[in-house]
Amino acid sequence: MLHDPAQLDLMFQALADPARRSMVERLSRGPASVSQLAEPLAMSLSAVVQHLNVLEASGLVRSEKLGRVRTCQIAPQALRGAEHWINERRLTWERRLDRLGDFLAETKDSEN
Amino acid sequence: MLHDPAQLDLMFQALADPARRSMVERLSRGPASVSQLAEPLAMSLSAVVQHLNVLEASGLVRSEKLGRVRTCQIAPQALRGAEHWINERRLTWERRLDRLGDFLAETKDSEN
DNA sequence: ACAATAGTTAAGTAATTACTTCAGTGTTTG
DNA sequence: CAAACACTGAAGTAATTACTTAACTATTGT
Repeated sequence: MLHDPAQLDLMFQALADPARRSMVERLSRGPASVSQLAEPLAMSLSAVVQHLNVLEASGLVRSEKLGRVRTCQIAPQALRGAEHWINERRLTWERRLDRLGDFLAETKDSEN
Repeated sequence: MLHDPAQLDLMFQALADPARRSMVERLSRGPASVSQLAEPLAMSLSAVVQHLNVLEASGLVRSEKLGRVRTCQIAPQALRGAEHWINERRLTWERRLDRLGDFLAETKDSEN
């Protein structure tokens, strides 16, 4: 499920906006209300709610409403999806570079 | 430089498209020409070139033209930017959860 | 009860995105 | 030299994005 391309689309897309990253950054320090998320951002509350919807749709954030305040938190396992995709790519190319290094070393050996 | 928000925007945005991720995936297995990148994708060569431009602008891929073929490679250090941002967030929230765990443990201790 | 607070929803708009087709530019190959 | 190849760039279009304002719904404090 973490590898569903559509899920990765939503996640990377969600992270591709500075306002949304700022919200995730704030939430990684602890839960916050919508207004608290909005406070450092130079935009209307409405816009923040829309960013929040994007974050929730991506699975990066979840929230719950109690009384009139909605409290938001990050969903740790979601970020792992993005992290994992990046790690896989890095491993693939690092293994390739290792093999290339081996090949070059062998080539050099056989020069002697 | 890896923390420039605009750079992160470009990187995450670049990764937020399945065609572009497929290209990065292909390139993590080794260099490829534009046509080779295009081959598995159900779109015009022109569209692929446009995706390639996005990837180059993001710093994830670089390329060089020799004769009539352009050869593309991933730029390993760029992906680290995205990886690093994600790691920082995870560390922040994991530390917080640790402190929370400590607090709960202490609270439980003081119950005795 | 009334006002202030916290958020939600809808509608509108300007900018950006992800394509398309078509008309090129150089580069090899026969 | 001519045809095939590997792109490249411009222009157009439909869909999506990131906002805005304004009107509205609950909840809480006085």
